[in-house]
Amino acid sequence: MTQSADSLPVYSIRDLLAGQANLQTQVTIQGWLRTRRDSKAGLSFLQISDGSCFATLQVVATNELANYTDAILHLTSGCAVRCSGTLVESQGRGQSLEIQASAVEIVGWVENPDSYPIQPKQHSFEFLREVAHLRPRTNTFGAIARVRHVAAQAIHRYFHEHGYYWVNTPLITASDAEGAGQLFRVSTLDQMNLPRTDKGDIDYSKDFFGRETFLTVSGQLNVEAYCLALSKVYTFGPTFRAENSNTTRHLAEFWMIEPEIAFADLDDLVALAEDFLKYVFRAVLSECPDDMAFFAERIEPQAIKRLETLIEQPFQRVDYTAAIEILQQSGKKFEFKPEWGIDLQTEHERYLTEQHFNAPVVVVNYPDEIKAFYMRLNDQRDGEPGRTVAAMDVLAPGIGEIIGGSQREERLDILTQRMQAHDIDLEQYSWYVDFRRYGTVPHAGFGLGFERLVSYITGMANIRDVIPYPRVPGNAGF
RNA sequence: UCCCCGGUAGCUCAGUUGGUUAGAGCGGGUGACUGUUAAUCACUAGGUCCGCGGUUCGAGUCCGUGCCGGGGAGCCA
Repeated sequence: MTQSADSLPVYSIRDLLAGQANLQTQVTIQGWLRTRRDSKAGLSFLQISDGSCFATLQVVATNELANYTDAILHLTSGCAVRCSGTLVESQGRGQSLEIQASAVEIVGWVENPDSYPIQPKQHSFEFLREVAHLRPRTNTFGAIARVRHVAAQAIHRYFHEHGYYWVNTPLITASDAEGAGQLFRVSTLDQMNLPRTDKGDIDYSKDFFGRETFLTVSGQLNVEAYCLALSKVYTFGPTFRAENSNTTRHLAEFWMIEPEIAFADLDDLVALAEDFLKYVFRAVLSECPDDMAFFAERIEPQAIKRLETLIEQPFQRVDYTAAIEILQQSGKKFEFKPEWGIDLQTEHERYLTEQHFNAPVVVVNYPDEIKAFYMRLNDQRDGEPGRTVAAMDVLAPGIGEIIGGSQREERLDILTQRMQAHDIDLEQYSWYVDFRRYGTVPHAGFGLGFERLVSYITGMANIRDVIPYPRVPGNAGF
């Protein structure tokens, strides 16, 4: 609560609906008009949103107000207003409280009401992406913004309460072979006049950092260093991938959460993933009930139900080898035939999580051949045609892979063998190998795509709609 | 990057086998009516049918091409 110019207390709609002001007291709210409904009996109903919560507040303005005819009757969707008056119980249905206005000040008009893009009606998400600067004024994008915030806060809170330290890994990196995707180049060289070496190559020794640099595709390698000193750490920050991916679940710029735990194996990691996800889902359900009710009503009917179910049930867990057998015995015709050694295709993941288990599934112990060099090599086990690594993916219905992680290879000799097999430059990664020389311990970590998490929570089908300003191939507008 | 689908009013869309002056709902304006709930009713304004080229007596409609958007696949979180 603050004081307005005429010294009436200014409230957020959220606080008023939470009962922070008494009935029959004078209050002020500030926000944007959603709709205006007139009664020629001489009063208008103004539906005001200030984004503090999903609900709007109704302001009743009568023709006794000095600016009623000249101004209030000309208000359109999107106008910014400051409304003062008496907080009362509503005489009409549909809302509990309303404000009987003693003053309605128009702070900002809408210049062209006939072409203002955000109308009180259903818009397509495709259209709203083209007005990404105005879409937060809609119910849907306001709700997404609040859920996104609450989820982010819950993530930090979970780790903080469980003794993890947040580590800020660099966004600019010189590692060009992390194996997680194509990189965006970071350079200050004059592109019209590039310095060249004797051989005719671009001379990056003349570049800002004196070498080739890129935007990070993962903080994992860097955060392992802090894991092997602070025991329990995590990253939460932006990540960049220059893949030419045009799907509903890929962004060129997205936010990733990467916990890393020392003295831990794959079982510990799977347990963390489950406990962590359930904590975040519980927080969103309890802190954003109105927003979640909206998603269940308009976006995804199962939005609330599936989170509640997920919180109650233990995660399904299946070995890669067993998953392949399930797929083979499903009787379903897949475009890519499931065979031991292949990576699980989208159609396979969808079958497992949406049909066979109908719940989030953790697939563990993938073939060595298809996974990254830093994943820990398992001992050969009966029934497995080849060697596997201690990797795990969490698959969610409708989204697919939401988490990918592994126990890390802590044995020096095996790690260096694997790096050579993967053509990794040992010289460049000597600092990473050092951890295995100086007090090495079993450790494990995973990466969680924050936008994929928000997609799953809200039921929003396209990942471009759960980040304020999506960056995708061919589009970096706003 | 590959495969499909689409682009008509501010928005959502319709538009017949190619045929006169391209329509509706919502939104805007004006008016009527009502403690209203995406209010209702009447009237009204509003169009480079994505761009370029072609076929045709005639193209929103058919063909080619470019741009943009969407869905799916791959890559992955």
